[in-house]
Amino acid sequence: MSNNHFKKGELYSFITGKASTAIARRLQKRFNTAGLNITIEQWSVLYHLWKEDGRSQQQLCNATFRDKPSITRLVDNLEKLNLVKRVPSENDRRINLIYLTKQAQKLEEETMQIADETLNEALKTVPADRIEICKEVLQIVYDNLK
Amino acid sequence: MSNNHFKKGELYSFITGKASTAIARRLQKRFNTAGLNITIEQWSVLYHLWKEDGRSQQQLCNATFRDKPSITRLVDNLEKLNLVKRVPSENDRRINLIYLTKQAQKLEEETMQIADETLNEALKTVPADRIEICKEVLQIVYDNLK
DNA sequence: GACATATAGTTGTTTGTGCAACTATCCAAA
DNA sequence: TTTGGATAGTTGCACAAACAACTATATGTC
Repeated sequence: MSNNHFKKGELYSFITGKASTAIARRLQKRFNTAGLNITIEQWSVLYHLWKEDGRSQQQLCNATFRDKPSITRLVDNLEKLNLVKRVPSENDRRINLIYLTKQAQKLEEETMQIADETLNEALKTVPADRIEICKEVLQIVYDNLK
Repeated sequence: MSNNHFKKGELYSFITGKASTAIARRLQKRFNTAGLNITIEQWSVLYHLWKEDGRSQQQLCNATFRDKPSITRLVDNLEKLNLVKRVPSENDRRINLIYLTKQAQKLEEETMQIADETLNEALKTVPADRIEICKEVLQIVYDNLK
């Protein structure tokens, strides 16, 4: 049998991403329990801004694998929450540079720890080499289709 | 280093499910190109009904890992498209049994082939044993959190 | 049989996504 | 210098997801 033939019964969960959905839901519940008033999607934007802020919305699109309208609205909501600020670029007036507020800077440590714990919970009992293989496969899938 | 410690830079795509998002988008585009007027989410409900229809909405919730309101609205939209029909159960009047229409039965072969091709495209160049490991890891993640 | 509790499904609200159409700005070639 | 195409971002629309609150029906216990 060829490498690339799946039995039909196994197609489904790959496509729907049951595993990543389960992780995202658990993480969201933990944020809520901790009294953190942000969504996973908002957090995923902050995540990239913590690595380096002052990015354009287009750069956030690429980093988060979302389209421009999605980022527009996520930034809208993050601005409403006083977590980011749009600053027009001096060089190119089409561009908004997105900067973290102090409030958002304070969130990094706590949320990253919760995310870390959630992944450890998800992956407990899974040997490191198998996690590594899984990640590599998912990366190839992404590269094959993006 | 322990099994369960991810480097921070790798957290993100696991949680957001970039790979499954990429597969779902590609599949949606193929459905559109083929002139098939259904969403991936609708298709994922049909997928379980093709295996066996006459299931209750609650059973579809469990099968698709969605909550009740989500299924209510997916079934609403599938009914509008004349792909399924709600039939009240005779035994228990709280329950709707969901049956496929002839139109929906016609969709099975074509959509399953497109899904198959899409997954083959996603997983080409990935050896079967690595796919197997990846699936097992994702299953454990799901079981650890569900 | 009456009542408390559990289960099945619906509805409202907020948030997010994908697509198409739109505005504003930049840049390069004539 | 003007003009045409590319790029950055916004808005409108349809669909979907999570949560809470709700209705209707079933069931177990007294």
